[in-house]
Amino acid sequence: MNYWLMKSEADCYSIDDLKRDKKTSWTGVRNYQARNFMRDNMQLDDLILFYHSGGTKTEPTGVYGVAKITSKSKPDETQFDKKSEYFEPRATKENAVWFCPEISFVKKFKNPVTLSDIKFENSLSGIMVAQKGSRLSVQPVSEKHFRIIEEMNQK
DNA sequence: GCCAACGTTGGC
DNA sequence: GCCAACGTTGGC
Repeated sequence: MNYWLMKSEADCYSIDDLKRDKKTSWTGVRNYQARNFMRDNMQLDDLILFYHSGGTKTEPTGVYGVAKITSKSKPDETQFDKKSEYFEPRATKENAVWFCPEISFVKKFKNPVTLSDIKFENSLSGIMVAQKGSRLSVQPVSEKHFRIIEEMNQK
């Protein structure tokens, strides 16, 4: 069982969108490190901290809820679509380049755990998302850190 | 909107 | 394989 943090811009695809859709294929990630995590390390039922980047005054950057892996990674269909902004000319059906899991809504946090909350909490020191310049959109999270953030949303 | 940090591209 | 130039991410 692994734990993850996945970023999305709220006005692009938010936790509320996931709540409405119940599940979605996590398409469009075009970073090799993130791909390798999704393709090689994500297991069924792994839990995900759903993070909104690019926050605003009223909706600050931070963790807004929890999702889980409900299907292991498969080829990302958008790489085969010539009209998609995610089209990948090197990809063939036999040799896909990009992969994505299906994720499902678990819950929306009562109170979002903002990035500044995360940076302030000593027991979360070392967490990747709080590192300066950490742009990776799919990150591993330790079980301990996952539990701490989950508990912080109750307060 | 700004800009630092990072990843990718492509010439050599 | 190196590295400069470029494009993107994401916090502020």
